[in-house]
Amino acid sequence: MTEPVGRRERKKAATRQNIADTALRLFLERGYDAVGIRDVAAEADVAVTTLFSHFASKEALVFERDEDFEKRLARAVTDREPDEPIVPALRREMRAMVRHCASEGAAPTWRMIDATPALREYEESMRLRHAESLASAIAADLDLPPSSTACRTIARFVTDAHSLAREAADPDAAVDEIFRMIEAAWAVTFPTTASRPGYNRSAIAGSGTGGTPGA
Amino acid sequence: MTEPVGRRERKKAATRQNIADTALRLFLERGYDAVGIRDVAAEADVAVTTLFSHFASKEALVFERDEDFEKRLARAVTDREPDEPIVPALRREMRAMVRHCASEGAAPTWRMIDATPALREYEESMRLRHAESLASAIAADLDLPPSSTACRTIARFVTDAHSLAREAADPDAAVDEIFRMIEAAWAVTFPTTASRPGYNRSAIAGSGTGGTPGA
DNA sequence: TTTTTAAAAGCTAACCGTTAGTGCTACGGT
DNA sequence: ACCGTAGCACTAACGGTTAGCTTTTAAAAA
Repeated sequence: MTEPVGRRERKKAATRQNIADTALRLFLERGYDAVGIRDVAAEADVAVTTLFSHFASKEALVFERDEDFEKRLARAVTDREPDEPIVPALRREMRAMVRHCASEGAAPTWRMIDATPALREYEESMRLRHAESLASAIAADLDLPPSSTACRTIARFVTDAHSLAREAADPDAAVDEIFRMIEAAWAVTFPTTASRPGYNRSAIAGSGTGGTPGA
Repeated sequence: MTEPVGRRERKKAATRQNIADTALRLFLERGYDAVGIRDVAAEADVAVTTLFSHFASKEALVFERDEDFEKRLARAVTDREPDEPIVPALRREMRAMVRHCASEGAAPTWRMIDATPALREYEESMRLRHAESLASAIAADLDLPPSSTACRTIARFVTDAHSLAREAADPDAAVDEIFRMIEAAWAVTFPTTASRPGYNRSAIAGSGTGGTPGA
């Protein structure tokens, strides 16, 4: 986020960028499975171990640019306008994310992801992480324990929307359709959720599942 | 399903069972990551290639017994009582499945799964497959195209329930809670779904997403 | 400046899951 | 009894990933 200051950090960032760019280029040129880690390392002119000191796995190379997806959803909750309900805020963000995947620059990458089982699996496991952090953000906003089943469920539904909408014929319409369902799911579990500033303790915490609310 | 008839098939089934049993025993004894494929093969007294001719991956060894989970959800839809709505039928089945994971015999295995990232990922990708086959079953029942976003969404929510409920403090209550949400999500997209025998074409197919209904 | 320290990058060699290639053996259909 | 083939074994390798250790180089201490 903050620009690297010393020459050392600048070089490190440059190496990382170089590796990611080279990898993505090779993957798109020759196909993900047809390019080995050793190929990427050679083309980027770094050692294999250096590559793995920057990226945890071959798949991670592909998602380098979208790594902050994790925070965007949580931020959509924490940084939203004070009077905006949670679900519409999430819908806005989700629409932007889905649009981005279909955008000029990102589309070829996502086409490759969709065509590569290993990458689909990786994305799926990423989505689980994202759902957890989103669940924490929602729970914090509602003053519920982070492990609350209701919050984790809503978060899971929201991240499902990402993969479902991306695969739909009309992603925008799909986001709307799925979020109508999410809105309904939200409404039965957190009825009459007040706008925001503070304590909509009217939320029922489920049938004792998940955890005890504040009082 | 049908008992193997010839000596050949019996031997093959025995080999497979032997491998699966040995693997699960070693995994539970020493830990999944501490046991290599070559260890399993040696202990089961088969060649590594034989092992992989029966199981597609190391992870698959763990889920051998629960492989038919895939069909159970779809069957819960197709084989339900003619006057039972879809969602309650799915809830019943889900409750049974979650219960089974916590049962005497299966609990240690699932504890190991929860503790092993590789197995969690594998389970996750299995759940995606299950969701797709469930989506097809639902779509068929409603006379909608299999790619219908609404059906895929409901199916995804249902399979989410499995992992969310398993991890909850009170799995039974969690299933109920999550299915209240699913019921609500269903209701907004398939309003006033008649009981069953035939054509509840009142279902809206979303905003043109997914596909065209029968007429 | 010089010295010191430690992060970053490199090299080698291996581990582990998985697969290809090949051949042998024994079951099952004729 | 015979042949076709399914099942299994063996070796060897491939590709992602990691451990161990050395070399470079930026940054901080002297």
